Amino acid sequence: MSSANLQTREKILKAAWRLLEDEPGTAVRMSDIAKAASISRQAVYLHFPTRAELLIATARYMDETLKVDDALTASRAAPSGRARLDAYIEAWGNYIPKIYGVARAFLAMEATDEAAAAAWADRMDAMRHGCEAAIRALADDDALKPGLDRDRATDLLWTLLSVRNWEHLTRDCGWSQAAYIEAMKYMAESALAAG
Amino acid sequence: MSSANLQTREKILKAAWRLLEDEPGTAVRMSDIAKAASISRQAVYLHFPTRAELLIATARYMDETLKVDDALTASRAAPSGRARLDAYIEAWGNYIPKIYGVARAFLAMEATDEAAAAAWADRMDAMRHGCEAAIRALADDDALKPGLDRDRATDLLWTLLSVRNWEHLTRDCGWSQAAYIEAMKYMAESALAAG
DNA sequence: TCCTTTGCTTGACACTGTGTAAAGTTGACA
DNA sequence: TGTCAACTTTACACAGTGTCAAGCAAAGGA
Repeated sequence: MSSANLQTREKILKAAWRLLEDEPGTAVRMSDIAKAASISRQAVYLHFPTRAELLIATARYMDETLKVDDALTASRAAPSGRARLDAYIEAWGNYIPKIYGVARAFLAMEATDEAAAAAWADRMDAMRHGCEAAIRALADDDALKPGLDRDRATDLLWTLLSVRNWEHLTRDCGWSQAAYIEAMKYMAESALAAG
Repeated sequence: MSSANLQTREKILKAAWRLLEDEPGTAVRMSDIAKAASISRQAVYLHFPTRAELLIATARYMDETLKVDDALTASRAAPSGRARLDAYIEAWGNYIPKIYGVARAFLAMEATDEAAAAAWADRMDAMRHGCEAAIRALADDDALKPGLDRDRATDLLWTLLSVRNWEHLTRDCGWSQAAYIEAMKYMAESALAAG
């Protein structure tokens, strides 16, 4: 990173977070972030070498602040495979809107920036592990749809719960967050759970 | 448009199509297209005012050439609601890979370019009408899952069949085209069709 | 008190890709 | 011979990222 002042660093991260979350989809430039942090544009580069690195650091900062892991691992306590699937969908599905602004920035950069693409792929990979665990719990309960391969089921759940799908349903289709969660539970259960 | 030579216009469209389809995801610049069409960069602007307009024209040109409508409307001939849903998924699902390169270019531009976003939204809207018709056929057959609203069902099918989901499953997860089609039919049927 | 270091500011500039502008070339056609 | 349409060539404005270098102000140690 850098030996530069940690307070300034955090000021930048907070500014980036705020701007990105403010109205997702709007282009947020380095100069916008600098202005929001009451700092010169060049000073941002003293803390983060590139826009992609700043984004990645922002995502990490959000993770620490929001304590994602707690919410997601809580779903492990569910008594049955089915309950666990539901809990996971609820935890992840309710996490998406909190990170949507930053996620959107990643998705926009993904096409052009190697580092951003890799960082996003990493995060989505971690999310896939959650899906995998939920499917495993279902299978261990003999509640996975017969004839459905675990890997296939994991990929399907992973796809279903993508940020893009959340965006499409809540933004383009105008669904409420509650309707989204309910629908995802319904889809996952009817397609992946037995009987 | 322009009064410029129609042969040159078509040469540009073919070049754009080829480049975009060649290795989707790679940035294709106006100068690349010009070079591929053996023409100066400026000449491209004599035919298309902006990159977005060129993309839109390319999409239209593909529609004409590929005769999309024929494939999609063929699904209307299906005897039952269920068969129609399957036929629609198969027709659309097999159409995606043909347009993927251009679709990807639209999706990349969507974030920054108004015109491109509107054009893509238009196309996706047309696709939604196909989903709507399939759901209606299912409902007319009394084969729509009880308690499931038609609009909701349409939105779900629409989301399920997004280009992004196709991309995710076939590119990121490495599924074959056949596996994709099968899975989409399976998901749609288990979530949307009765019994 | 002086000196050094740290963290920032200011200003300039290279680079990429889009789009505009203008002058020059070429071939067809009357 | 002259005109026009389609194209080429060259130049430039503009936005946004990232680099570079000089300067400045405050803190802390000798």
